[in-house]
Amino acid sequence: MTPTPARPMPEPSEPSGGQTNPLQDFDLAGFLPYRLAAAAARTSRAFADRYREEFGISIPEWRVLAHLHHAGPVSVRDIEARADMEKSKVSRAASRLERAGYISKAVNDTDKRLLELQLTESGRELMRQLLPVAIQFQAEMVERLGPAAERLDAALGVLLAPGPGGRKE
Amino acid sequence: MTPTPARPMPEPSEPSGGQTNPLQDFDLAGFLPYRLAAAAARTSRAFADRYREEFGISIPEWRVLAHLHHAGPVSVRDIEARADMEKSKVSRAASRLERAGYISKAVNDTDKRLLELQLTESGRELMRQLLPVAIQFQAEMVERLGPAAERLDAALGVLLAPGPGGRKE
DNA sequence: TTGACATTGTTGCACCTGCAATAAACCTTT
DNA sequence: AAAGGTTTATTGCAGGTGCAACAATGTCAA
Repeated sequence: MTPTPARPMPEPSEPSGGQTNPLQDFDLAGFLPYRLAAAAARTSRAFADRYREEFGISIPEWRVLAHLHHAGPVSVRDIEARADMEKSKVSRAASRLERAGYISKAVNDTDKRLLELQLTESGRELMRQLLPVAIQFQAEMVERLGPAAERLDAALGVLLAPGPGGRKE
Repeated sequence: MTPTPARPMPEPSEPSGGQTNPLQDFDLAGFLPYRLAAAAARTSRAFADRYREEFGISIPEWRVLAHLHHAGPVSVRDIEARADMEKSKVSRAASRLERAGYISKAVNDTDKRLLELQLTESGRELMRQLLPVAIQFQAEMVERLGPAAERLDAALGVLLAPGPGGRKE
């Protein structure tokens, strides 16, 4: 396209003869946060495409279902912590799932502020269909990544560890 | 007394005496797509927190600015492809940036369907402040990851490669 | 040239999202 | 027990999002 980039303003404050300027050369395609976000978005979309049309649930709903399947009756706050979602997001996903008949809400006896979210039989049946899809998807992903799969997982472990970037101080 | 722990649904297709059922034991915390999405969300949020308050721009806007800085005058469709965003998202981010005075829109002479988005001087000045923040953030991220940084990048390369999960067939 | 089809960017729409405000329940101190 | 503060879940609101529809422009074969 443009042969000579013109160098419009030869900043006199740069006395060095360095040929590459990291500020000039900055490229989104090599920026780790961008790459991570783009890869995650693609992956989530590809996975969601597997179940959205057939089962009519969204990603937040999937996360709530998966955690309920794993953990039994739990509160909204518990899902908030374990499924990396804002509590309002959890609350709304839970309401949609309840409306659809997949989960039930009950108040905790010993602490009436807490809810006890729980899969209904219909919800368990849904999970019997959803989990194989998820496991299959992960298997394909691991196969595609090859030996990089474990390394990716290890790196994600670092990024997900508490500390810098943790939800709340 | 049979010490068998109930085994609620003895799937007849599983003749083995395996003690763990991957469907029962499924845990979101070990699910690669979830881990990837959560790590990306944390990272993006942490990065956005660095510039949102001070500069008032969002992630889509940052991406548009970064690509314009790197590539010069380009169309919406070009950003759509290179910054992994829906064209409507690009269009709206560009409108906000134009309103804020950071970029200019012009119609391409040879193809009047195309726009030529371009940084204004104000936009270039903004990038002179933003890029060091981005470079610093990435440096901290790489330091935190240690040797896992390169491996993460390689794995992301696999996931971002065209093919399965590519935007459009 | 014309007419059919493709591409580009914007917008209407329904929905989702994060944040702050809120009500209800709980806890602690007096 | 009452007051003041904390925790939990929900909701109002302003704005963002994806998708489909659309108008404008371009392409190409007949």
